[in-house]
Amino acid sequence: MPELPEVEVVRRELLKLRGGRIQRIEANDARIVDQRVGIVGRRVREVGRRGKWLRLALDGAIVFSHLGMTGDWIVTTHDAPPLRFERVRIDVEKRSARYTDPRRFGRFVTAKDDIDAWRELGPDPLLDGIDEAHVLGVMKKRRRTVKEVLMDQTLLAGVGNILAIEALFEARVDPRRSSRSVTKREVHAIARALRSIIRRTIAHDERLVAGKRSRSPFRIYGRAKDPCPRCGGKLRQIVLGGRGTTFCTSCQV
DNA sequence: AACGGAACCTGAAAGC
DNA sequence: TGCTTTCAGGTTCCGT
Repeated sequence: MPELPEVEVVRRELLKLRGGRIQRIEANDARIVDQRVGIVGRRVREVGRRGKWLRLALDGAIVFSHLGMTGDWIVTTHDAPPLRFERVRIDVEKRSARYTDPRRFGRFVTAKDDIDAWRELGPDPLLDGIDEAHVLGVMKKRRRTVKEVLMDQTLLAGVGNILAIEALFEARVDPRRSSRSVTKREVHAIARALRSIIRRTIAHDERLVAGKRSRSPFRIYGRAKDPCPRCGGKLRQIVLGGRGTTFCTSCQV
């Protein structure tokens, strides 16, 4: 499920908890849950996000949630039966938030202060914008492929496999290239593509959540067997940094 | 330090 | 049809 756009849509769902006082928390899965402080009785003040992390600021405590690959939050009512793969439940006065996560790669942490994973995140493209000069500087220093560097959460928080694939396609940059070889002009094209894809993907996910039909904003992800939608050339599927990667062999240079 | 690969989990889809 | 394999939008650990 989750890269920046999906997590942002989940954040908007969790806004329904804002102002509520936590009456009860249920969390059985030790692989996901790390409860360092109690949260019952505290009020939800803010529902934030940075990259792929969600952050609920309470009175005197903070709740962090990372959705892993398959995590999701749904806000429903107290009497709703447990959902399939429900791992965590938080009840406030009139609502009940349920965290589902089939693969259990997600994380849920209650803490007094910001946790390391949160503090180590780089700027969020949606909240902070993209500092192209900074991105270029980091690209020049690293020894990995441009796609791997783009997915580094300390460079830009929230860029995952699909966003990287789609942004590089849009910018016509071959994902296998060394990050050092990327030019200022290309960083500009990548940044521009990221902003556009993030915006379109959030809009798409919101339509889906609202039960409306919406065409996928992804042009090549998951379509390695189709011809390139831009030049008609051949798309190819490879592995980079352990992640499946789709690109066009003729128009991504 | 850096890199590839495996591990953590489970379900859905594709392959045979 | 049904069994087997592959793949999945993330992160972390481990050995070289």
